[in-house]
Amino acid sequence: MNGQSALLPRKYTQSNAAVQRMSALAELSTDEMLILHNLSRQTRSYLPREELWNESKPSSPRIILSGWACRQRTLGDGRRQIVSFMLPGDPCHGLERPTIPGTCTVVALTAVVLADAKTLETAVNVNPSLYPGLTRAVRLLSIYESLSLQDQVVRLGRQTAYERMVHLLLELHERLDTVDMVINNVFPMPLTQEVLADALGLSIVHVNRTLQQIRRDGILEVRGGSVTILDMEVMLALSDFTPVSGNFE
Amino acid sequence: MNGQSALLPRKYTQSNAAVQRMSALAELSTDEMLILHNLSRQTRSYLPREELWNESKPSSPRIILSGWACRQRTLGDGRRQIVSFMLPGDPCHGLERPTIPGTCTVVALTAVVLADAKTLETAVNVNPSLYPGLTRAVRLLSIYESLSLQDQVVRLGRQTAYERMVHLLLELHERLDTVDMVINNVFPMPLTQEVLADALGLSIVHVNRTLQQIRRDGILEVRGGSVTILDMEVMLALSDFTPVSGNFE
DNA sequence: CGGTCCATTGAGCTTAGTCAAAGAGCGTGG
DNA sequence: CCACGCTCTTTGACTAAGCTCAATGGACCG
Repeated sequence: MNGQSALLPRKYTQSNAAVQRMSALAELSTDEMLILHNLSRQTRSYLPREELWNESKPSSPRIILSGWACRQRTLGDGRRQIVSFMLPGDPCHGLERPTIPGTCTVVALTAVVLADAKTLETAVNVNPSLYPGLTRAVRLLSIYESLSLQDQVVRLGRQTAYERMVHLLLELHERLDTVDMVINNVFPMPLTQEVLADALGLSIVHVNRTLQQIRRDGILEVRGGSVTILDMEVMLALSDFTPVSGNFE
Repeated sequence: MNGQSALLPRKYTQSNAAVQRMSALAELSTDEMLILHNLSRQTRSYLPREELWNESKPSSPRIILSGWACRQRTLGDGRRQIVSFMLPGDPCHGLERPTIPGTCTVVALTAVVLADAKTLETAVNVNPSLYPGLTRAVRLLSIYESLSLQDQVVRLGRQTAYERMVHLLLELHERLDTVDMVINNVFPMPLTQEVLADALGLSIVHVNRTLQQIRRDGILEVRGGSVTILDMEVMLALSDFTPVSGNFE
């Protein structure tokens, strides 16, 4: 992505998800790359279902280095709604976007490794002009998050179960692609049908039947923890998915 | 709200919605109040249904001084989803929150007056420490917007038509209250049932029947362009609404 | 081998959507 | 002043997408 990375000492050239995500969003200097590489130095691991953050637990910002998480809210009677998914390279909380209170919690969906992003936050906030690449990347991350939330609203409000499922899978495909987790149109799918149901506003049973229908239609396969896109054209058309337009300012 | 406002020349003491909104969010100095008052000097009016902004029309940030607007997205076959409502005192686009591309447009739901918020944006971005009150207020505006979007997702994903309607009306009540547009639990309701339907992910007919049921249950009245809250307790309980906790940091 | 978690299937039901038509309110122009 | 045209609301009858309940099957693991 960036010729300058060739200048880095070898020990830093094994990139983490944050490096991949950010350097796909903006040109980064050697200094900036180093800050991201060093995220891997202060990490903590979590188990599936473990809570990564909640409103009453303020902490320094975190970035997901590996694993999947979600932001969710639970109603009084136990109904759960997943507001958004967080993938490797995504900020978990507190980066640029101010800490959001409310009744949301962030929960691990798989095993997760978080990095402390304090130094990144400081770099971007204290002297943005010193780190133009990181500043831009963080700004773009925030934009992507907003767009993804808008997509979620449209899915839930105006799409059928079938459309919602295809649309969400396309979004995951696009996001995983930016951190090189899509190979030959195959990407990992660690979400259970229950999680998909709570994200798409459907019942588990209906998620199951919808997936079967999609499979039968031959536009994708869901099997053994991974998804294979078989007919991207059809998927785009019938779900009204709008890919993010590469680079914008 | 702020003793210093007594020091302002009389011509500035007639406050606009931006002054009310912001000064409810943070203590503002005389200078800061002046910036907000002066928003009223450069305005433009729009008619209902007029487009206030879209992605291909970048412009300086705007604030709504009067009228209601919404951010919406339209699917290929014409289905529309309203993502969020924008009320007097709300930023219309481009303030703090970076300009969001994608397929969203901002549309006037009533007659609307927008103010150019360039000076405000400059004040907050160029020298935040000079305008701590405005900086904090703008940050909080952004937080509220995020919370409101989360609410929208939960409504659409996991609530019944009845709950959605009550929940949305409570949100509008709360937001209008911050700009003194609620008097004795009565507030203006310029939204048609079609608009409510597109916001709540329902059909017009079902919105109509839901409103009738709510009326019959005696928890609120919707009549002649205004809403009267009759039983706040019941509304809060059965819609799972969480009021924003006054002040937080 | 039993337990646990997840996926799958069937049957019946409910919420909400669709279609179609009729009122109600309002501004405008004859 | 009334009639019209427009937009918005209301009603009825029917339909359908998606939900609930309940049971079964499959994979993995101690």
